[in-house]
Amino acid sequence: MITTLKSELNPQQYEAVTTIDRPLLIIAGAGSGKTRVITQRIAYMLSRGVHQQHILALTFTNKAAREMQDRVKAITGKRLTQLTVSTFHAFGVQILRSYSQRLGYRDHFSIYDTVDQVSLLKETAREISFRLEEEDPKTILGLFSDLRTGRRVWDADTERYHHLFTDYRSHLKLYNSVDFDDLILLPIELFENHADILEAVRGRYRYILVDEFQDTSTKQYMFIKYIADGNRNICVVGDDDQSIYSWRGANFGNISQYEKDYPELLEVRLEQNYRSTTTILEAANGVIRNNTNRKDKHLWTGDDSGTAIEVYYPNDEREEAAFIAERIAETRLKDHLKYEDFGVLIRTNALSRAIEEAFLAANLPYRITGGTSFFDRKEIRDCISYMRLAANHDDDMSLLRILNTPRRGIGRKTLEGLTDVARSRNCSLFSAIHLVCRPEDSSMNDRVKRDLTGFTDLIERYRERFLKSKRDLAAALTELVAEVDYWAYIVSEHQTNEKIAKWKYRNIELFIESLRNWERDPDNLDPGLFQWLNRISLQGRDDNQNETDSGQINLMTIHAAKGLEHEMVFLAGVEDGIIPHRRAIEEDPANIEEERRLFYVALTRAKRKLMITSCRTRSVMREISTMEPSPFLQEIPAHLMTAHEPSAPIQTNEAVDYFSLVRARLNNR
DNA sequence: GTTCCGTTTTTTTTT
DNA sequence: AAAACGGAAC
Repeated sequence: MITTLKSELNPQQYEAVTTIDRPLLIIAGAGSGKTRVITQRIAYMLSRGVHQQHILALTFTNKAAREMQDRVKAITGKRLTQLTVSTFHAFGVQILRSYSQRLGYRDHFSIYDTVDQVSLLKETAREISFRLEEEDPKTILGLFSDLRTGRRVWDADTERYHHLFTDYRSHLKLYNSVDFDDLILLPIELFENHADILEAVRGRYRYILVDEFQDTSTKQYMFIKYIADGNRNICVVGDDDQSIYSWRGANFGNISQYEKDYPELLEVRLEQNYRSTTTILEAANGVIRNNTNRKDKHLWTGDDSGTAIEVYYPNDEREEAAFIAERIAETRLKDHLKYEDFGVLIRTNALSRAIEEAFLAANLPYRITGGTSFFDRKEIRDCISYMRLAANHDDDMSLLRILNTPRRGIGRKTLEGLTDVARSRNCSLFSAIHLVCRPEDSSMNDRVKRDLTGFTDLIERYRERFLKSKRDLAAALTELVAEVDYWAYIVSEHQTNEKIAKWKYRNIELFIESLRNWERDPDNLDPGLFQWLNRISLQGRDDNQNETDSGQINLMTIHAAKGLEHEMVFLAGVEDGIIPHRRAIEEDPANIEEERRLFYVALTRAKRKLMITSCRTRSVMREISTMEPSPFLQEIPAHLMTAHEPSAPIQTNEAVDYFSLVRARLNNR
């Protein structure tokens, strides 16, 4: 095995893979075989007798975690069920799940996403009469997050939120729920206050690998450092040029902190790019060179120069999308590529719409990752809320969602009454319902009591049903949906549009189907209500259709594309205001550097061929605006690009046919 | 007290 | 275009 390794890897890679007895810092430029090194390193450790359960590999996105897991399995040919490859947040959940009682949480907590957090914030504000008008709840939540993670301290400007903050936190606790920050902060708290837990965790995870280290936040680093300090065997891999999550607290200063914390470390630099042609690499270097705050690197490639980057200026986003679809169809046949060899990258999720429509019209199979996901649709959130409330009766945000959905005749006044009881008794709404429904309590009339009891009975019955079901949650959920007659509810909500009603119902069916696939999967060793809820709260992403090579075009945001590569990459919407994004610049002009890194990441996803499109006009919030090409385009050395001549404009009657075709397809989904 | 209907607002990136 | 909100109708 060692000889094979030596011939397959360059000297730096080899050193990184085979050094497994001390801290390691791998500075890995784009396309330098970073993922390969990590996966080979895990395989190497296994071959040297390290037990899989002692290895912990952390990544940033679920996509990256899945990819890494798959690749390690492919290299070793083993199932590796004890190996932990996970995102930071999922790993945090794993720790919390074992020890949450020590922090005063009851058996199974709910995980609140942004939507839940916003409604909780609004609810809290209402209770303490904090005037939320004119304020953006998300900004306030961002502030709370900054305060908790130490990125900001209480001062004169923020003091007025103090009460709101305290109440928000205590509500969350009362509801036996945690938010995303908690998934990192609470484990730290556990480690700080419970030596036995820290010891147990250190005993289990003795070899630690962290991918995309430049994107870790200060607290995430602290989290992992607690564990790593047990055995001082940690390997981090990062590239400051690819730090694109600072808006979420990523701190690439962690790299220098790491050097201080582990002075005995070995630093390995991977600077040979194996991914892209010289043209693409030169273009990327030309761009990133304009950033001031970076470690200088000497990325090089032995590859040939490849073909020029093509830049095309369509008139609007429809033309852009049609162009991309056409080029993919054409290139696939001409260059014998597969659909999955194409990546279409966009700055914002909103940009996907026109492109999706064009793919549907052209009958091209595609897969979209990220974005307002399936799991954010109202009907799906409702289903999830039923399940969450069954799992955790104290989850008030879920209860509020479904208490009167479908309509049960429980309205504002009843709810106000319940809220008052809950507040005065310091209990959840579910417990408040039990209190007011006692025969001796006369605060509610009998009809209301009957409706409320009907609701709690339903939830309690299905809790039993869900917990008892062995690999058949799907059937239980189907029953639940039927029992509450969600179908009738949808129909009555959409009396004017039967198609929408059908489509929503279909979504529920798809949701149940994905649940069934998940629990029937033989590789899934531990299916159950809580596991399912964990899973979907941490990755409201596309349901796991045959992951990597499913023969589909990959459409995604640049953020989601990090760590991936494609033979041919289309970069759409390369316009000023989109990349760099207007809001990012408005927020702080210094953000231009992060936007540039984002552009750099996008460029370096391409292996052989890169196409850039920049629309002349675009509909932005139902207005047509004139767009200018992104200033970043100027930073690519001109000799690497050729302008693509626009094809003949689409004839009017042709365009009409095209629209009706698209419409028909969308409706049939 | 609950439901319906018209008006307003929304779009940066992810766990 | 769709969801979220707030006021009027039932």
